[in-house]
Amino acid sequence: MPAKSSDAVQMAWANLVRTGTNVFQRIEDELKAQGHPPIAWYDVLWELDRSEAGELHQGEVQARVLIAQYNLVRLLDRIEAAGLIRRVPCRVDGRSNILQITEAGRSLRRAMWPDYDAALANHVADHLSEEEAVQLAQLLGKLLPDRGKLTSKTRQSGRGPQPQHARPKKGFV
Amino acid sequence: MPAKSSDAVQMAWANLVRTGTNVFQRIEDELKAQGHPPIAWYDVLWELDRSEAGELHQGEVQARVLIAQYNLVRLLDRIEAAGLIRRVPCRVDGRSNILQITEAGRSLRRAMWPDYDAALANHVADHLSEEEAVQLAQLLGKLLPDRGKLTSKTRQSGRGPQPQHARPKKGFV
DNA sequence: GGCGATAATATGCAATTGCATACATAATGT
DNA sequence: ACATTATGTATGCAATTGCATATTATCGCC
Repeated sequence: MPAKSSDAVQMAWANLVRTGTNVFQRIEDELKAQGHPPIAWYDVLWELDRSEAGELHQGEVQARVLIAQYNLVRLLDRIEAAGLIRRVPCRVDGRSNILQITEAGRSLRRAMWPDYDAALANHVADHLSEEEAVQLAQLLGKLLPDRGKLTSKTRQSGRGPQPQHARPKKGFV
Repeated sequence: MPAKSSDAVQMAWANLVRTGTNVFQRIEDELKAQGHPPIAWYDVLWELDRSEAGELHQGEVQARVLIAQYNLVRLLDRIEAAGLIRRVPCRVDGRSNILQITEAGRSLRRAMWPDYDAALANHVADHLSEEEAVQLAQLLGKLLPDRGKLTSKTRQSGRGPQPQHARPKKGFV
């Protein structure tokens, strides 16, 4: 087996996937146990809540979040059905929606944050020193794709300081 | 917002989830484009292939892989249906199955590895120096749960050098 | 030597995801 | 203006996942 990747790389990869999914699950489970919706909901609400007007084009949200387009559509359906956002047609571009966060949406996001933050503390902060956290963030950053050539189904964004996520995919022949 | 987690931690968390899913997807997409099944199939086949007898109790596989029990069952259904493994009843413990890898299974795994390895090189190794890879693996390792108290639906394992993965979950009230 | 607790797998069904493609509108070229 | 292509969003349908619970078999123990 002529490995092109070293043992160290294989370990890094294995730990990356394991840790990512594992920590994510523990945190999401913790939130869910406290009655909160999935973290993906938080991400969407956060993007809207932080925007000055409390609204963003659907495409802007798409660009900030790590979810396939067709999945985002239905995620938004659910969030909208829960009354946390509104989808209003954009008058400038007839194809586009504007997503507005509702008061209920803002308040859910606010309600989630302390628990989210606590979960982060439990599952991340407590295991790393401050420098380690910085290092980890930097090392991980090196693996992100060059902004620009992104995968067709996922699209990406520059990010602010707040949490953000997504979920995998699947499918075989 | 009295954050318990620092900016560095938040960045680390954001990058962890983003990088994990993003890199995972790119690698799996690459493999899929080459006609290969999902990485989860590789993981299962690898565990069996590396075992001396080419067989393991289903529970042993469960313990090595990061997949919920009910998902593993059906993943194995599919892998078995594809003729890559066999499920034979264990004669010592009537509740348990023994999973045997077939020749087809071994050869699929062998066929996948070069492409997998190449994808790892492209998406991971090329972005990190050897020391960085080691560091990254170590830092990520600190976030893994204490072996023992694992989440109920996921279970874990000590791992060898070879890749390994899983996928997230979801569900709201 | 049978009974309750525990363990290893499995399953019904709802929710979510992936894939391919459809729709509607805008942008561009001629 | 009009056809052509590109963009933003949505949808039908199959596959996978999550959840709760079922099944079957071992264990401990009285």
